[in-house]
Amino acid sequence: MTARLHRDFFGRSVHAVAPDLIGATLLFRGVGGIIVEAEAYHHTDPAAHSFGGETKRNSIMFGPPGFAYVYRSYGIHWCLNFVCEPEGSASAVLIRALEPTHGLAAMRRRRGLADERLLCSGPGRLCEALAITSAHNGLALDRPPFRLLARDKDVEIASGPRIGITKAVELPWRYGLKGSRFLSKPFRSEIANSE
DNA sequence: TGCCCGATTAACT
DNA sequence: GTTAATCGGGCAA
Repeated sequence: MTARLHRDFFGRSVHAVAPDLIGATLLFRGVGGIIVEAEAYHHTDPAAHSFGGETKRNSIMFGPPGFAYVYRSYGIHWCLNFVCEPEGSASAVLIRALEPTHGLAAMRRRRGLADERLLCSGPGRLCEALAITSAHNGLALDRPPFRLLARDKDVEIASGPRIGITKAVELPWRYGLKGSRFLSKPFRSEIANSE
């Protein structure tokens, strides 16, 4: 039996939570899969939305851990984060990619795509596949429509620089399932291994 | 108020 | 490799 993830899990450092989420299962209304990629954003980090203080958009980040922070990216996509650390830390983990396991037909329909590998391989893509929008900003992660299950076996985790940011680009706060074909991009170590 | 930019993606050349 | 799509935050005026 797989353990559900509760508030205690998220109340820890983003650098503990992000790697521990790799291999966990994320479902939204029964649709989703295994988390294979996540990034840590700490409030002291210039790349974090909370770095400049609380605003209407990021206010969920300043609340208690274990809730969803959803924001619009580039005016087009939605991105899903899990609020972490003790309340007020304003730190979160961005969910960047899933290996689809549940509700493949629904995901294909929403994405207009047949290629399983591209259904959830990116923060905007997985929100489209799971139909997550700003309407779900602030929802608790340990209650429906969310369902989060801890991984039940050991996994090999890769880490490296985060993607798509212009500040603090050198920090290796991206974590992923080593060798997964569902990553939004391979990790550097994997590129080296494949050559 | 106006302007620039971004934790992105897909469709181009 | 480049670029358009598209919107809210942040900052200058």
